[in-house]
Amino acid sequence: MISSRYNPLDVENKWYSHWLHKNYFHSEPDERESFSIVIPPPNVTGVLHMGHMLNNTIQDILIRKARMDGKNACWVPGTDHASIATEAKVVGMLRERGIKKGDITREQFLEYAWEWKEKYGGIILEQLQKLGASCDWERTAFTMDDVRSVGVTKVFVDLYNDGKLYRGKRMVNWDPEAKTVLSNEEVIYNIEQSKLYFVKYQIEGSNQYITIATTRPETIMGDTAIAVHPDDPRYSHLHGKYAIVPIIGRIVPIITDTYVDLEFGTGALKVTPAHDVNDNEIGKRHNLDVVEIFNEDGTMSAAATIYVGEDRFVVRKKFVKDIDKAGHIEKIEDYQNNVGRSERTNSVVEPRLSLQWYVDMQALAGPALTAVMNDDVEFFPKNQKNVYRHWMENIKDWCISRQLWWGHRIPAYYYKGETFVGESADVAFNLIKTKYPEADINEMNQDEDVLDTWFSSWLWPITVFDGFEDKKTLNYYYPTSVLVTGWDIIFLWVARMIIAGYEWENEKPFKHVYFTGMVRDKLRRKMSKSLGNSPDALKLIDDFGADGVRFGMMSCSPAGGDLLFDEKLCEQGRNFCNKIWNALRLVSGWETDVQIDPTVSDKIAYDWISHKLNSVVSDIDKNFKEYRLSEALISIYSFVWSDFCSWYLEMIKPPFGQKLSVKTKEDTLAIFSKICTLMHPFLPFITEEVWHLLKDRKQGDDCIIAPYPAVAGFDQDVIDKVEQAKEIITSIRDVRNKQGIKMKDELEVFMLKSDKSESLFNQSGWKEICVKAANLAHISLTSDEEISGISFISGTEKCIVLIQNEMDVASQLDEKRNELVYQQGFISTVLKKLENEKFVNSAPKEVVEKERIKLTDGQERIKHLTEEISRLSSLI
RNA sequence: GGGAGAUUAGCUCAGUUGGUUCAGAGCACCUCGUUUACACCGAGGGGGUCGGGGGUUCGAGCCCCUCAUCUCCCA
Repeated sequence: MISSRYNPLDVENKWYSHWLHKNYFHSEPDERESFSIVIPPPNVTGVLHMGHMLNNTIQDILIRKARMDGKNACWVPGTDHASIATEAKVVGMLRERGIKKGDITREQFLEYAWEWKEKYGGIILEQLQKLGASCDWERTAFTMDDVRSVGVTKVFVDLYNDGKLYRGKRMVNWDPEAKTVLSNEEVIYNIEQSKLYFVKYQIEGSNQYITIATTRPETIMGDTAIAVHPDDPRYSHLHGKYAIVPIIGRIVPIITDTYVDLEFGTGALKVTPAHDVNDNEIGKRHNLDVVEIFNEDGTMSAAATIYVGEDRFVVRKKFVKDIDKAGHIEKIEDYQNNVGRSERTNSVVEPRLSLQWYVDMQALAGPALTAVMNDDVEFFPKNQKNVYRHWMENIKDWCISRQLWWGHRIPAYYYKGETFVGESADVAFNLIKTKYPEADINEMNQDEDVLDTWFSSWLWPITVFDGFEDKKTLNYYYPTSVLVTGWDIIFLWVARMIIAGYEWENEKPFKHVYFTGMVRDKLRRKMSKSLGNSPDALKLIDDFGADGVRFGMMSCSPAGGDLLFDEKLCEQGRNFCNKIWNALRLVSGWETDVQIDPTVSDKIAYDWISHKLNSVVSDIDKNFKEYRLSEALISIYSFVWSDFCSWYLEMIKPPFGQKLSVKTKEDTLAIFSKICTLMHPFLPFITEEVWHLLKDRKQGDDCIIAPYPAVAGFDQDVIDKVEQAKEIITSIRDVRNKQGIKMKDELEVFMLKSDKSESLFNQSGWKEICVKAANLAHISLTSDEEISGISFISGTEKCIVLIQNEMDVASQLDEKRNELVYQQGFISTVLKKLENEKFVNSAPKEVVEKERIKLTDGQERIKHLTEEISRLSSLI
């Protein structure tokens, strides 16, 4: 006895283990066409969230489809070491154990970090299995494992030797909490409430003051000039004079620079070249001193001379008090400004001068830009091309040093102030020795920093196949077929991978890029931990089943469009699974009898459903080619629920207590099996289960490797005739509803005789379908236009339902008159077109022909309506 | 400041080269229903001047201009 409800938990683990056991996910190069995807490696710090669910469901759908299409499908999983995020986690773990990072060596720290990674780093991959992800787990990679690390080092050395890497002191975004530099992409700007302080600086040798406005009074200690606009008449008398920095007493020049905004504040700007990007530029132009007043942790340095060792924000408060007491504060206004915070630690980013390694991106970007613009790498949706072009054409150099321990250590070695770059310390030392034969290895120092995490992930499509060492595997799987990722990392990751692909393989890393939207909540807010608006992914799977959740994610996420997540969507998915399940129960309960032949309605029903299925297969094929996965899923959904369950199964359902012909049952099982394969990429678990419950399968005859339904022709005429039967049946049911006639009362229905209605009646099984589905005594043709009953028009054909109870003539009349008005309006627009010579001459022949048909059809309906109206009028 | 996109039913969105009876789907809503697969269900129904205005065209939800509103990206 099969349970009346589908229970996903029983099924999912069973089939996932079966697939693993059969090794279906594993791929080795062979003579078949390859279809490969590399996973966007999730952070080892992460747990499965909605974004991963969406992203990986899409990848799984594509890879399962390719596998069923007979391609050699390979989906490579893996994780990303995520320097900053992981280091923060490890520091946190150590803190709990009472260990300070500063008290242990780099080597000890890394031991703890690896320990942490081994313990937590695989969680997310295990969670992906719950979702059904059919990754080739034997190929699981990690951005910091040996193979990947060798690649990273090689690339660094290559770039250095080609002159595409350099080391320079630049102003960077500094995270004082993580004590590392951040890339522009890792800084999140937000409007925040702050204050604008108006501070008076005394003019040297006078009692005059100049007032500047600043949001950052704690940087006053680093001031080395006051700047005004050269054309500002308010300050022309001060040109060439000097001002005295409050409290500090430093004497600084008053300079003129056109950068100064006349409108902002007082039009006078304090210049702190060490701690502001724009001030730094001004400083360079005017040769100003650079006084660095902050330590790397955001506390005041000795150069600040006061509050040394105290935090910048504490100092802001204290220092404002001080200068206020000393009479230097003119006023303080509320102010909103754009504050940048670290994506990882949320601490306010501090502009800071720092010696860092940079990649010269302009030297690399060319081929990657061209490839996308001419669709050699194709973006879905297309509009991301513009975004990409804009960024690539204005590309900035990439700062790749990070002041962390967890990551790939920069393979740069310093000796006597010179830089040597090599794959290993030995190689570097040999380089040194060729120049300084007497060199002592103990005087060689390796760069303390590690590389930006993206400096390893931009090589991911190459290194997961060990591509720098083993060209055989790489040549088979590379370029990969498609990359599936969110548009939010188009610059951080996608663009850089394309760049790296052309630089090292002289070939794109992937043929297609499918950009997913962001998963948001019902209020359009991005799902995030801090808002607490992200549902627990695993709990969703427990509640609705993996298939239910997959359905929910997919049913509403067009490429690039955001997904407004609602549990209702998963509920719909769960209900759909239950529907499929119950269709299985129904079909498998039918008993057959070899003595029985298929009925005429069985035959037409089967013809119709198989042609219709082919038309759906062809739609789905088109949708897959354009990555319209959500539409493909919806078309399967409505086909299965409406056409297969509500119509087909009802058409062939044997009367109570009777059996079914063997052929009809087998046909139905075949259709149902085909439907399973069609749905499998979207709903892998239930389809595998149903596949096996439909009939006994041989060992290895599994849905996951069954061929995907191929596009085949279909007979539109058969489909149309049954569709019209459905429409008539629906109209009759509507009459029942409106007249309060019970379903079990049989009705008598007539259709007015015409060429078309005769052709319908001549179709074998057509009448029988109507009789069965609408519960009729008869349906027959008539030439008698005066038959009294409730009438309706289907297409151009008039049908009359006889009724026992008295009919409400007035309301019928009303209905027909409204219908007549609509139809008259309709043909008048058609007539307008046909009377227009320009239309008849310039529109395509088929279009004109269609208009002619519309006209005659409309006229036919009007004829029926006017006759009906006059008949009804005579009854009043 | 520069750029991209959006505006279609109560909600979320489809609508492909402008051309069927084209204004659609799902959800929500209303009416009816314990018919032996399913109430996680069945049958039926109502609901929109396609943001406003102008233009091109034989023909515009779709193309062009303009206004309004919103979102996002970059600086």
